[in-house]
Amino acid sequence: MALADATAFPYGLRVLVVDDDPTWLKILEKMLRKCSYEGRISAFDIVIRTVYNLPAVTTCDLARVALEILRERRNRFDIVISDVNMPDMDGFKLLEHIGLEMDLPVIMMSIDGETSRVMKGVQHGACDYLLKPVRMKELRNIWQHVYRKKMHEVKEIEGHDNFDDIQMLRNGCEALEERGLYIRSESDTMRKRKDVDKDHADQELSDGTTVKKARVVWSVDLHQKFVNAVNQIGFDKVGPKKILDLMNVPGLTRENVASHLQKYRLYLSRLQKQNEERIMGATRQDFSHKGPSDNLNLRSSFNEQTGNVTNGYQHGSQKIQAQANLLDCHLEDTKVVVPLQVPDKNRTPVSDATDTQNVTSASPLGGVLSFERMPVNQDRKPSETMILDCQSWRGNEAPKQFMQYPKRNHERCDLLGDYSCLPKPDLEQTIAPSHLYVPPPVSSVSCSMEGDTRDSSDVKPGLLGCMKPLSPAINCTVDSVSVQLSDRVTSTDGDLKFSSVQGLPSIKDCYFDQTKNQATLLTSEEASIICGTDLACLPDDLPGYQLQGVSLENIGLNSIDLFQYNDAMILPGLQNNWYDDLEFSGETTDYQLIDGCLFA
DNA sequence: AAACTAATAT
DNA sequence: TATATTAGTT
Repeated sequence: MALADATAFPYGLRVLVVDDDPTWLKILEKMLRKCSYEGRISAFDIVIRTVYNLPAVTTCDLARVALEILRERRNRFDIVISDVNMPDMDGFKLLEHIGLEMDLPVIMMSIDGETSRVMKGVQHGACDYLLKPVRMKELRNIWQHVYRKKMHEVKEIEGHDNFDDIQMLRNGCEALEERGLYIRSESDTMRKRKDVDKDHADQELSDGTTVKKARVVWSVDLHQKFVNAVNQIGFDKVGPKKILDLMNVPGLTRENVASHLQKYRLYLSRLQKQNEERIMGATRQDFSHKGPSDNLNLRSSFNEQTGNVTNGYQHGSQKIQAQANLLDCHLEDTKVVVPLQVPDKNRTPVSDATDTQNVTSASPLGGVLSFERMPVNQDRKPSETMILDCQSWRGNEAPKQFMQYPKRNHERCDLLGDYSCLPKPDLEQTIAPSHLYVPPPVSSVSCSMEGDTRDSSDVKPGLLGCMKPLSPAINCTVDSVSVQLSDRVTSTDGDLKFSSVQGLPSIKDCYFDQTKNQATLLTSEEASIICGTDLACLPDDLPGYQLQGVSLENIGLNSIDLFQYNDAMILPGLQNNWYDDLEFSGETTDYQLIDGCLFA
C-alpha cells in the first residue's frame, strides 16, 4: 500500500481517495493537485494538501486497506473520497465503518447516479455524492464538508446553539487552522459563509448530486432585447449592469450580459475594421441611377465564404451585389426599398444540385432576409435545456430564452439559425426543409419598409464609422411580402406557392395577380426581417438560393419584392447592420461576411 | 464594495 | 464557437 507523498503540498485538506480504477485515480489526483495549486479558489477555500491514493493494490481488499490506513493514522486525514463500487468491501460498508470509528466526512462517488444508490450513500452517512467524472468545481468544494463538520463539533463543544454566526465561523476557522488547513481570508467571514450556502443551494439537489448551472443561449429574441437596451442606453454609456436592468430578463446575470457584450463589441469592432478597409481600398462603382438628393443610394457587396466548409458544399467565395435606396430614412414612415440584383445569367437550374441541402447552404439571401425564429433544435435534450419565459420587450409575444445545461459530450447544439444567414449544412433540415427550396432565377429582391427613425445621438461617434451617419434605426415589420415576376418569365403552372414563411405567424392572404406578375403575401403579424451586413448580391456562379423561409415553387421569378411595413421596432439588433450597409455616401461597400452571420 | 473589461478557460 | 469564469482595474 504505497501512499503518495504526504508532504507535497504545504497547505490543504488531507484527502484519502479510495478507488479501484487507476485511470480515474490519476485523473482525480491531477485535479486535486490542480486544486492545490490554485491558491486562488475563493477565499476560504482550502487547498488540498495531500493526496493519498492507493495504487495497484490488489483490488480485492481495497476498502479494507483504506480502513486500516485510517485506523492507523486517524488524525492524518480530513476527508475521504470513496468509490461506491468496490470488489471486496462495499463502499457503503467502508462508509459505515468510517462513520462509526472515526467520524470523518466521506464523499461517495460512482459512475452512475442511480437514485437508490445515492440515497443509500446519504443514508449511510455520506456527506456528498459525486458522479464521475467529478469536476473541478466539485472538488474545490469538498472542503466545505470538513468545514461543516468542524463547525458542528465546535458548536457541540461550546454548547451554545445561539452562538453568533460570526463567532461560530471564527471558531470553525480556528479549528481548521489548527489542523493545518489553509484559510485564505477570514476577514469577511459573513459574506463567505453566505456564498458557501448559496453555492450549495444551487449546486446541490436533494439527493446530493450536483447540478450545473444553466448556460444562457442568446436567442434572437434575447439578443434583440440586448441590442435594444444597448441602443437605448447609448454606446458610450453601456455597461453590463445597465443593460441587464433594461433587459429585465429573470435569471440573466450581469456576467451573462457582460460576456455577451464583450462578444458584441468584438463583433462591432470587426465590422468597423472591415469598413475601414473597405473605404481605403474602395473601388468606385457607378451610381448613374442615383436617386434624388434625399435618397440613399448604395451598393454593398460581400464575400460569402462558405467554401471552407468541408462537407461537400462547393461554392467558393461568392460575391453578391446589393443596391439599396433609402428614401429619406430620417423621417418616420419612410419607405425603404432595397432591391437586390442578380445577374440574369445565373439561371442554372438548381434542381440538379446534389440535393436541396445545397440550396440552403447556397442561400446568401438567407443572410439578407431571415424569417427564422428560434428553430426547434432537436439535438438538445430537454433535460439540458431550460426555456425561460422572459417578457418580451414588445410585450405581446413570448420570446424564448434558452438556458442550456452543460453537456458532457460536446455535441453541436448551436442555434445557428438564430444569427446566421448562412445555414450550416448539418442544420439545414431544421432551418430549411426541402419544401422551402427555391429555384432560381430570382433576379432581384426588394424590400420596402417603413423606417422608424430613432434618435441617433446615442450612437458613439467613430465606433462604427459607417454607422454614424446612418444612425436612425430602421426597424422593420413585415406585413406583406410581394413577389414580382418578370414579364418574360411566367409561372409554368400559373401557380405561386408559398409553402411557409417561417417567423410569419401566419399568412393571411396571398394575392397573385398574373397580369401584373405580382404576388403579395399578407401576414397577420410582423416578422423579423434580418437585414444585415449581408445586404447581399448573388454571385455569378450561384447555383441556387432561396429566401430563407419563403418558398416559391415551380415558378421562374425575376424579382421578389419584400415590403416591410414598420409598425414597431422589431429588430433593433439589426439596425446596425442596416447602418453598415446603407451608406449615405453611396460608396461601394465591400463586406466580408463575418462568419457568415449577422452577429456571431 | 461594486462594476467593468480583457483575458482566459471550458 | 459561444459562453463562463477569472483577474485585475477603476
